Amino acid sequence: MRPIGQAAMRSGVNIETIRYYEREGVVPQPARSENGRRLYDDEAIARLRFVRRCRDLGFPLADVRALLDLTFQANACRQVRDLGATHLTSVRTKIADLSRLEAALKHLLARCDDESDQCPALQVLFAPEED
Amino acid sequence: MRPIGQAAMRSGVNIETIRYYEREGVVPQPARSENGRRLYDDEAIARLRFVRRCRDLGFPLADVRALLDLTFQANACRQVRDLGATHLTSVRTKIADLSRLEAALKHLLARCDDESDQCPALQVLFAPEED
DNA sequence: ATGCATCCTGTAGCCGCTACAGAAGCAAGG
DNA sequence: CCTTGCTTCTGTAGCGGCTACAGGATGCAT
Repeated sequence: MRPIGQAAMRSGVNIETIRYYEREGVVPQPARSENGRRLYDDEAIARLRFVRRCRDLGFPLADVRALLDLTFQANACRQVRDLGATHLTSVRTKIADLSRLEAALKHLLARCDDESDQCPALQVLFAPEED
Repeated sequence: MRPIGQAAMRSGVNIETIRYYEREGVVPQPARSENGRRLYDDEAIARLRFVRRCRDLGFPLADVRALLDLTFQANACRQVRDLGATHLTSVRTKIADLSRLEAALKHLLARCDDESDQCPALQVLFAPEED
């Protein structure tokens, strides 16, 4: 049974974030010492590590909660796959959005040379609608 | 001089968002009618459109403020380019991060078949450190 | 007169943390 | 014994960029 600092080190989750996860019900209330300090066993630390990895993969906390619940059910794999696939789609959508954005930005900056007094990029941004 | 609803339509910025931008000092306080209602002229609407386009390009509000300030200065183009280039870098970083994330997620889900009772993905997420 | 749209201010919520303030407790060193 | 410094505790506020109310006052058309 380790105090929160050690749990943080072993799980890779920030101390403040651990307490936040507890408030949000992502992880259960841990045991407490006589003095009211949190105490984590290996299982609790494994849970925190699990949450960190899910977050590293970009899963929102709601999904992480769901994944943790699934851990203790049979036939979880299908639901895990569904959650993962949905998330994968949203990641790909974000990449596509950012790629479009990158292209637009590149296009805008291509007009920019420091010679002209009136910056062409600013002019484009200020132009009336053309859609 | 148009009321906020029309300004919203013409600029493509939500009414609530316009008021938010005003509170945040991104756009100046507009004129007011006798009854205290906001009134926008074409220039004010052009500003709002400018902000919207910058936001569409992913610039943070602080950058938008800076870009608006630059609009009324000579030799703005260099600074515009710098701001844009920095932002472009951060967009590319995000794309790279998300691409790594996509790969990791794909890799994880590849292990997932709905046959096994113990979901392999969950097992990976729960595994002890291996770094 | 009635009803609906528009506008106003002010505040709270979203997400996922992060950063305090202010207090309590413990251990080691002088 | 006292100080210093580390860790922990609770509670609250802030970040970014909105969005969504509540609760009220107008404006305009029928």
